[in-house]
Amino acid sequence: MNHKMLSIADQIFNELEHDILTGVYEHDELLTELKLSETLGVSRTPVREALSRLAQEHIVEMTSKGARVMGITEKDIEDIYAIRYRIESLAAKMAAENADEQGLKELKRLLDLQEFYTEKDDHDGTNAADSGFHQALYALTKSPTMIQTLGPLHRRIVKYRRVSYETPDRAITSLGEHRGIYEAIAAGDGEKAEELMRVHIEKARKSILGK
Amino acid sequence: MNHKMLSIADQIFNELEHDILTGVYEHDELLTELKLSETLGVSRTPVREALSRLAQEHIVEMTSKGARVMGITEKDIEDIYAIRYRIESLAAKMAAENADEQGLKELKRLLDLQEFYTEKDDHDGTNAADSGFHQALYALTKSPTMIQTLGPLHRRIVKYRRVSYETPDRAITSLGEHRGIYEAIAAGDGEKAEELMRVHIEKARKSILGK
DNA sequence: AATGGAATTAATGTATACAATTATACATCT
DNA sequence: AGATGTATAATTGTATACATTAATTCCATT
Repeated sequence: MNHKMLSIADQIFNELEHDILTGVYEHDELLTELKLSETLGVSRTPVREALSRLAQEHIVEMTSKGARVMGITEKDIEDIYAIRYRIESLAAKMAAENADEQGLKELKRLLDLQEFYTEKDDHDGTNAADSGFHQALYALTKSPTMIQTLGPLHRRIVKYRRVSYETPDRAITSLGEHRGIYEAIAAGDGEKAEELMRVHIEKARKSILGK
Repeated sequence: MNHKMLSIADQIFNELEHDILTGVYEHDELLTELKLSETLGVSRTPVREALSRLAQEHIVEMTSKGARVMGITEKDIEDIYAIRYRIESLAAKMAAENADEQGLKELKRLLDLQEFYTEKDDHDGTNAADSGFHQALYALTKSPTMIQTLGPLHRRIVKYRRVSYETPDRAITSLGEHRGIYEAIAAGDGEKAEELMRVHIEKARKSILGK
């Protein structure tokens, strides 16, 4: 087992990133180092490190009044999907070409998990499993560059994807699309995985943006 | 005049990023907070903030022995070019569609600067102007997502691009390619800018990787 | 000489203290 | 009333002190 010990700063970074991207904190909200450190029961130092790393990723913006939560506009979502359309399809192809047995098993596990939550009509569970599926696929590319590039883009829209899963139809079709992608990857068919991913991204985009 | 005051941490981040990506520090070299703070004449705090942000971008890796400088493999370069091929062409199209007068002037200025250095056979100057041209083009897209995504990818290979400019032929053809892209953008011809950028990226890739 | 393990060292991680800057409130002047 | 200046407060930025952990050294034991 590889239980890596995370520093307090790392834990706070993960927690704040999740809370901001899922909407616990809202757009333009000001997070001050002192308040956060008091709430969390730690000193300002690790809080400050977490915030400066969030600022690095443009998730917050440091100001003299506190770290301002950056919102995500509709145009941001459009741009993210335009970029993902072009490179996540490549990632699917690379995954098909480089997949190892263990990674494939993990991808399958997340697919099954998504099916489980979709049948239970659990939107949060479905959304989490969806996120896991994509991140696992990135890992299959064996490309740190791809993982670093797509990971943040995908995480940024988790809140909006969540909303789209309230359309029950979307949850079911998304599951089917994932299944097709998984099978193409498992079969080592890069071309097919690439094309199916293109279709999937375009449908997800339409489901979220409605156009 | 907009002389923005940068914090010490920001300055150190910029300096270290530049020095690592241009090869002042080499692969696997260990940077310790204490030594850096003594060398730079500041406390560990801003040094530490800079390093943790560099780790966030996978430019260094934090270990118990210091911040280890991460190297860039040939495969990393291949992956970066594969991604840029697909989205920097989109960026060129977006730049053509969203360019404003001031941004175009800046792009032209950097093009002229590249010409100046190319004629003088100044590889470092040419490389710097090349980098500036691409970053200015990203800015023209008016898309924070595009800027955030492409910026780091482009900066990562500055050292290797520098080497490719030692082939005088490459410097001249690159200049010509940039000129074509600039003119397509200035003319508002998105399709052409997109196609010319694809060609440019592919040629640059070949020039660096030799295959 | 090889091995094991305590002592030491060197590094990061965290807390606190201090400095500098910016925002706010309030009084004063016109 | 509105502008302006000044004191106060709130917040970030930096330095330093302390805690913890991992590597290294070195000595004792076999």
